[in-house]
Amino acid sequence: MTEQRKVLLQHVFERHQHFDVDELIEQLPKRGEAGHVSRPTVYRTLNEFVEAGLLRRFELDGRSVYEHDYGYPAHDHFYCDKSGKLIEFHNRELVELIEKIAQQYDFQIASHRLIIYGASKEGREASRRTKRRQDMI
Amino acid sequence: MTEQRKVLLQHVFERHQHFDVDELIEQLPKRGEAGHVSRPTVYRTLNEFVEAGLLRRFELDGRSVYEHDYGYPAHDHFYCDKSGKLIEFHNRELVELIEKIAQQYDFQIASHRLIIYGASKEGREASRRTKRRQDMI
DNA sequence: TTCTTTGCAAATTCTTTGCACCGAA
DNA sequence: TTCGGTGCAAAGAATTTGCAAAGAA
Repeated sequence: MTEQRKVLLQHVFERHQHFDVDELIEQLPKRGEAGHVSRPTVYRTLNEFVEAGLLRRFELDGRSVYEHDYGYPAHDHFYCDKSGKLIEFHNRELVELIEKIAQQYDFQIASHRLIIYGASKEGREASRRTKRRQDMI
Repeated sequence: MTEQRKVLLQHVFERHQHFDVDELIEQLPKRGEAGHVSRPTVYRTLNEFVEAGLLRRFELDGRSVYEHDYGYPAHDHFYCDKSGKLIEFHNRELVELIEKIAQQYDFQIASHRLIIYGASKEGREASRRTKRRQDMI
């Protein structure tokens, strides 16, 4: 248990929120400051967290995104094209249907990943405001 | 409409099957042969196909995978960890449930992507055989 | 001819690795 | 003291881009 791992554990599990490597490093102390962690160590440690079952990793726009896994209930996401935000939702019925489908195909589920792409209410509203502003120019 | 685009169109839409860039290039004439297409042109053209709505792109293990979009019904996939195979399935009920959930959250769907990870029947059987072989060594 | 596309090489982006040094136990 | 962990720089993998030459219309 090193200083670097303490810092990473703390930042990663402080809040329940998904993040990518750049966002995480952004929040950490900069180079030279106390508690700084180098980029390779961040990557190495996140990989260990994933292996250990603490985090889950998935890809969005070609980069890795991490979210809490250990002790956190399964869920899925909306991805809003307008705001770039990932919105979590929980739905029991969906999980059951996925299990039923897998059974039909004799497929043993390890996990699943569903992302619904489109526009959230907030995204649509923000986009409407932006358009108006553009119209004025 | 260039020679290269003709070659790519032909190879991509000849069969209904998902593929990644390396698999596609593998099938094309090699450098020096007639009908060869350079790697950058493959990337550029696939991007155009995606923009044009002919192909859909998604990420698997950090690389892009393409599948037919235009004129092909929506579907989802199993991804078998044992065999590395992507298996397509169609399920009306799932689409309806996803639409219902999106409505509940006031989210306007553009598309969705579901991948169920685990082991297919074939994958499990292949894996059993492999294990046996290993046991014999 | 004119404008677009191609190929090559080089650049980018994200992530991993080799290796000497440091630090936890 | 002893290993595993860290940081740096460099290597990799996948994809994109600048630019001059080639080609379609």
